[in-house]
Amino acid sequence: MATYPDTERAERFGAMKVGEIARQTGLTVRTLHHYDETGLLSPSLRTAAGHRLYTARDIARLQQIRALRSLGFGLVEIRELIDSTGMTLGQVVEMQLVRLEERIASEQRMCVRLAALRRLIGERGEAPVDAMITAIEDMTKMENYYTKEQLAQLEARREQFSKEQLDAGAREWDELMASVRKEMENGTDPKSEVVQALAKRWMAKVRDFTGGDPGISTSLNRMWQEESSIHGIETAPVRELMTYIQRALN
Amino acid sequence: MATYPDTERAERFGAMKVGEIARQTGLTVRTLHHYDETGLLSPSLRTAAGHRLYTARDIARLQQIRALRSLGFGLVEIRELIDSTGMTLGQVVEMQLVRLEERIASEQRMCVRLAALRRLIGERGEAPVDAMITAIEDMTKMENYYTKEQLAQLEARREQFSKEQLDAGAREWDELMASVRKEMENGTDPKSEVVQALAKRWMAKVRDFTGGDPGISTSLNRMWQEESSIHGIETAPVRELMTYIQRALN
DNA sequence: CTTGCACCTCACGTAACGTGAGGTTGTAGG
DNA sequence: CCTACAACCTCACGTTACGTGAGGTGCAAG
Repeated sequence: MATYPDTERAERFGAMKVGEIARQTGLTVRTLHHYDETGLLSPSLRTAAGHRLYTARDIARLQQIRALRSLGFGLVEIRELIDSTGMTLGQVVEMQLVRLEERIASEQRMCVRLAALRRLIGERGEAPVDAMITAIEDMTKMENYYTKEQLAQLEARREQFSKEQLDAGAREWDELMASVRKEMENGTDPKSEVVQALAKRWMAKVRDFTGGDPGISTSLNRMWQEESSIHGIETAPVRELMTYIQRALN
Repeated sequence: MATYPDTERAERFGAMKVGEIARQTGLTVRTLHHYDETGLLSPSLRTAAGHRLYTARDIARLQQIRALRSLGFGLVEIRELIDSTGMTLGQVVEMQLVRLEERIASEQRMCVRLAALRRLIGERGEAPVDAMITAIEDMTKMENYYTKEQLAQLEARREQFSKEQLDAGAREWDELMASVRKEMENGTDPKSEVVQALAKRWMAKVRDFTGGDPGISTSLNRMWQEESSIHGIETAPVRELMTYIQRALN
């Protein structure tokens, strides 16, 4: 903090002013002021007018700071590391790695969802926001029930089908569920031929969707049991249908 | 914002208080207060005492907010999207994807550097911080000159060698550079047999390090030409040696 | 003497809440 | 009726790493 009366002499020492440092490092002047304010890096000299003069030693410290910043450390951590109070570099590196890997994983999940959403928008055109939102919710729910291998498998199967086929499939489900509901509400015996036929069609369509994978099938089941709505559909009434079909299969 | 005099009637509407919402969504009460403060989600009802009452419509909006948050959007963007002023979902999704991918890339570079640093610490033990810092700086510089394929290649080659071999290699370099410097300062003719032998050894060691890859070799050259220090060594004096060797090879 | 650039010191703004402080409401039990 | 105690309320400051002026000084050139 010593002031230096003779600017010329100080600069011949190799000391540099803040603007020069900024140019050379690519940092902003404000950033250097900030490091000074917080005591992370206070230039050891000042001119009589109060201008900051960074000595070679200061610049070396700044390099350390930049290096540690490029690893994602916070200013406080950096200060503790350089002044070596607190933890050792090894411990801190380990922590930072864990933190970073978690963040990256979370951001990659975001990316996957965003990409899926982009595909949806591409297929269906610019739909109203809230329709897309329920799609996002579905995706988030799915991630809770399927492993990522299962999701990849489902994705691969979906690629096999055209938009028309998918729409047709959805209409068939609507019709099938309506039929089952009618029989159930009429109190038709689950053992009757009509219901048996419906149950067979039901199971066939489930196999169709799951690709015959029993793991996916159970995940799908758990999701319908535990979520209160899927794809904007209330699950409770559908669960009734599912138990009715279950009775028919026994 | 209408207040509702009769709490009972309001709650029979299915309206819920803030704590209940927090429990069901996993958000904190403070977060809901915050959404209210900023106008992102203001509950449509209040009890006479001023307690927030969230209606089904409010809850639906909250779901949308949560869905968009899970994609990494900011609260302002979310508000504009839901109230559909500003850009369409498609445009915003595209932007967000780009932003996220950039961040992930940057964080992955951090991860690579951190992992390299961890390995260094593992090999050399808990060295003083500033020694490690120069290593970090080296890594950052290398990234500017080598493509990531080249870096992977260098990494793979290094795994082949033991710590002892690497140290021996470094000592050989020191000795070789000292010898070359001596001849150069003595003004020995580059065409003389002594210098020719040294030049051969030099090139052999370069091939050793680069694995004979000419791409890596030129990258290495560029780095030594353009950086002022590498691995804590001033490059300027070494550059003299390099031009001397170059003359010997012609 | 003025122009203009680099420097200085406040000091508020940012994003999305966390964390009390200090006071009211609602409800179950004595 | 009184008392806990949980749940609610409204300020209001703290966090991270600077960005962005505002208003004033230092210094070399014309």
